[in-house]
Amino acid sequence: MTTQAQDNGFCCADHSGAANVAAILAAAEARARATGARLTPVRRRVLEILLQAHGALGAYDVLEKLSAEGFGSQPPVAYRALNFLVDQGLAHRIRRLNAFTACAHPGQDHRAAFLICESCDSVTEADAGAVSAALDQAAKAAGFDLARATIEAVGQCSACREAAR
Amino acid sequence: MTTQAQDNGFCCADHSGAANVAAILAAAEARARATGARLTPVRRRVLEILLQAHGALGAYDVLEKLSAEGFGSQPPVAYRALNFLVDQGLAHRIRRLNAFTACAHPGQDHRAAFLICESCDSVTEADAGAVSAALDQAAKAAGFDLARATIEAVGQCSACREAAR
DNA sequence: TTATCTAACGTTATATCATAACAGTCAAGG
DNA sequence: CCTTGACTGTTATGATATAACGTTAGATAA
Ligand SMILES: [Zn+2]
Ligand SMILES: [Zn+2]
Ligand SMILES: [Zn+2]
Ligand SMILES: [Zn+2]
Repeated sequence: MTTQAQDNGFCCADHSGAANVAAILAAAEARARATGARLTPVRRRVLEILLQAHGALGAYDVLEKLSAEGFGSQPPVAYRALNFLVDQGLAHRIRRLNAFTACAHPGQDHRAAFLICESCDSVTEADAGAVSAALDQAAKAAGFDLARATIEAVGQCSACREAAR
Repeated sequence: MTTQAQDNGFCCADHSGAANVAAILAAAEARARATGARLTPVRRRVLEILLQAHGALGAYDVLEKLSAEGFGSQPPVAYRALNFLVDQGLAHRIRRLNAFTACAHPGQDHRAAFLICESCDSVTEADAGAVSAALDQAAKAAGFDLARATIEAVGQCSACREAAR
């Protein structure tokens, strides 16, 4: 199974478009230098792959591309790079899809929710500010000390709904 | 790895306690009869196992118990029963843990959030009414037709926080 | 410069989670 | 009785993820 979103002409997230990819990559590089994190070739390339995917990619999808380009060909190569990007806030893990997607707003401290389209597999990162606040509230009511949360919605994106009409 | 919560004396969710287990099982049975769903021995036993676990169990944890009791010993046996329970609203899948937990409020149409303790692995089902409303709002703003959502928080439960003080 | 240290890389091997496909069982309905 | 369909169990395989270890390359210090 591939988890790549189909590239069917319409774009889903803010990071679509080659120009934006370059800008985000540059910003990631600058931020890495600033924080001391090392955006190595594999890591940088994985981020680029995610940015170009317009959707979430499974670790093995990423690995396949890496392998074809002369990087390592074994799972840890992909998982390490992906986990690094997630730790750095440059990518997100989509648990429902066992997949990863580039962050649409890197650098900003943001709480994200993901809107997963069942028709086209696109994954859109939405601002979860209000959702997160409500969740904080619910956790507080339960006496739970919330560290982080996963918020994933499944349904149909606007483009697919239009197309289905 | 076992995903079973440690049974360390304190209970986490509403369904704790043998009496409550029996009550929920009875209610599940009644509801199954009413809707035509068949709560067969394996399914009933799996629900019971989840109810007694006081936490989320992986499919293979459940399978191990089933197998020891004379039920089938292969993965599909556990996955089928678990998926049935989830479909019936009698259990929930916790994606972050690759695990399942009995629903604390079966029969009610509810949107749930899960509070996962990193210290004791307990999983508490919290009412996600407000969270869900905020998420509906966010989805609507993005033109996304939301079918269902996964809301999982990770942190530390009150009991563990107390114990750590 | 050269020695030393450490983070990152790549590999092998294995663990863990999940489903496809098919045969046997059994109860309900004709 | 016989068909039908839901359920169970099996074999086999696929998909996702990490442990462990040797090697490499970049940084640091003598
Ligand atoms: Zn983001
Ligand atoms: Zn879509
Ligand atoms: Zn529930
Ligand atoms: Zn706890």
